[in-house]
Amino acid sequence: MSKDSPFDAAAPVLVPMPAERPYTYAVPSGMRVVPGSIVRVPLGPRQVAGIVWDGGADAVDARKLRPIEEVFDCPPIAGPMRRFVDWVAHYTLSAPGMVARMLLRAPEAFDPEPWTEGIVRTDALPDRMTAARARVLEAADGGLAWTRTGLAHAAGVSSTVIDGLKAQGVFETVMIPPRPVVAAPDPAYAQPQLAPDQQVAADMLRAGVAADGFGVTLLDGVTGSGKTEVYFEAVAEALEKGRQVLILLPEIALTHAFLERFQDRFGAKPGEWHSDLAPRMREKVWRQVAEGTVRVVAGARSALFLPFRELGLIVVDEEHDPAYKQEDRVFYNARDMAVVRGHLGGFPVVLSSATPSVESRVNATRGRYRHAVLSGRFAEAALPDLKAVDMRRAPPAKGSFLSPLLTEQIGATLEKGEQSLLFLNRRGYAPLTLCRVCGHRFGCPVCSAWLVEHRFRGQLVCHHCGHAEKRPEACPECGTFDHLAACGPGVERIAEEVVATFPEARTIVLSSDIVGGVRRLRLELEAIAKGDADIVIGTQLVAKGHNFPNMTLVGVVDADLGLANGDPRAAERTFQLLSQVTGRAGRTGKKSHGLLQTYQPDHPVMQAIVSGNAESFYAREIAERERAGLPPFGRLAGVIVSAATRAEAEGHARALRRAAPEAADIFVLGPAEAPLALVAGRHRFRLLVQGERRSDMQAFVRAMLANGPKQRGSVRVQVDIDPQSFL
DNA sequence: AGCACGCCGACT
DNA sequence: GTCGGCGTGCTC
Repeated sequence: MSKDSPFDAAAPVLVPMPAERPYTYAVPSGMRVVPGSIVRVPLGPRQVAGIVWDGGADAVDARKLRPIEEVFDCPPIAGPMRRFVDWVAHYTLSAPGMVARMLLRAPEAFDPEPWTEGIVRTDALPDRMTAARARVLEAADGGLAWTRTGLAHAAGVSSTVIDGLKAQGVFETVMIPPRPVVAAPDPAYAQPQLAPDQQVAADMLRAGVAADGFGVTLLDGVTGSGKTEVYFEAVAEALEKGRQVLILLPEIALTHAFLERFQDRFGAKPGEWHSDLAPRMREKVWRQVAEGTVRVVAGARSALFLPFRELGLIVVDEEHDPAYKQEDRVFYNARDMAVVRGHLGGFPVVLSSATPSVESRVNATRGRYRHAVLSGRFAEAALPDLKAVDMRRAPPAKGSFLSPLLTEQIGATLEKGEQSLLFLNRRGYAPLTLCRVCGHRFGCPVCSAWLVEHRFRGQLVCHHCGHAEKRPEACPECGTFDHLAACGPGVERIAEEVVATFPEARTIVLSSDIVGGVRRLRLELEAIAKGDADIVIGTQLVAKGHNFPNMTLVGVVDADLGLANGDPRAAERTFQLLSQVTGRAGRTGKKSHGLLQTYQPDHPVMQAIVSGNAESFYAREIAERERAGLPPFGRLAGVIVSAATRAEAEGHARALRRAAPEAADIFVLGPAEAPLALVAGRHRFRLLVQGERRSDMQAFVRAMLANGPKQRGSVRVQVDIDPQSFL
């Protein structure tokens, strides 16, 4: 830069947009920026927040070069976090700018929170004492700063009394710093009583944190074995060392109970982070994490991109949960990225689950992860007595979906004044509607999935893309009236049957399309826990960590659902889901039961669930995957192909097969694996491609992108299988 | 990702 | 005659 330029230097700045590399901006003389500084820069017609990046700035045409407008008064993004952004971008084949965008999603937080004006007592005395003045002086006795209205309220006087005292110099103005969103957690607040096996695991985790280095521990133990208390000890250790902690939860909006458990242990709530957070709170949490005021965050996957300065531990609770996958924009699995974050930050990571993912199990048995197992001997008494109901031998009556045995048990439970849970992972009334006259089936005009009937709403709804239409009375194909047949059950239809059989019972349906959203859902869950329902019929959202103390029967309406969809993880997913659901019963000390309606009672998943022998299931699943070269052994890389039509997407898939030397190992999965990708009329298929190395796979996809500029943006790599192959 | 520019259908 | 659909291209 020439001597008389108004700018001293140029800096690389990562802007929140799909740029492959940082843009170069001029640094006005007198402005100081360092890597990590958050700056305001002009970008096209608008102003955006960007992050000053590492390395030198590109040489850019001086006419294009524009100046940084402002450096925000905000702690710079720390080095490990910047390397994390680069790493995630490289690994997911996303633009670094798009990863940076995830970090900058609290735009108001870059300016410091304002200090508020307060008043504090001086040595001066008022000229005359009155009753009101006396009350004020008494209330303000501690020498602490008050807000004007706050003190008036506390003393029970009008604020003019305060103004009068202030005018006489009895109070003086001071500035009060912003209040922390949560109090500081105290690692010694409530020392837990740990069972011997918990103590062993807790010591192991504590030692990992104390040793101050990267390492992953899989914390593995059945429902009720006390995993949370155990990893809280690791949290305590990290806090004692002055480090920040991140606890990832799959769906924090519904895990209110978790925050309370945390408070019981540490005397304060953790900072919360999820998409439902009010914008004002969002800013505060972001800012206070950056400043180090918030020491512990409990959050959804996006919390991984909070600007921690002194992160010293990540716990991933329910590490197997598919909610950790983000499947839009930047595709990542937060569990895997947490492991990477720990590696880059040089601190330990704890993965916790009663039903670990197969890949984490394999990493543990191979010694890449430490394995802390809770035997759960103390929880065993509470486990429900589980049985498979062979639907071939004991079929339900025609037109119904509950077997006589299950119906009988519901009745018995009802009589005892206890609660039943019927689980069916399918929203709506019926998954398919057809015309009995011409055989016409109602499909989605946008994405070709079947339309699901929602009878309460009188609609046919596509569960992939959200398309909805009114349920017609006549067949659109042959015009016949009143001959449309609902095929198969959804939760609404099960509710219909239950209400017909047990009209006196209080029945409630819980699914994600409940009117009133998350708030209503939370209220309903609390009501159920209090005993305000006899029979609960729900989709998978009832499986997630909610305790229903009077729930003594769990009936799985269709235990086979999810086993037959061609997903290599179908068995594993079903095992995990059924374990969680059946675990909802038996938290009571009372005798409790679980019934699984199945046409495949000999299936390994059913056997494992019924016998409680998870070990045999894992062993079998691992052996089978090893033989088939499936994850986590094949080092599979995934590709999502998207196109406007199904035929076009399949064409892309064929082209990929032709172009890939590993063609024999490419296989196409239906949209079931990535339902969220089926949006806006774009068909997306995930291809799993088995290559020698991930880098080969990436090179292959890059070549595909280079060959067909029309395909840019329609072919992406998603690698989410083997979280340690990259370290 | 935004946002502008730009070219073809139904309407105040 | 305009309003408005989303295809293409650009941002230091």
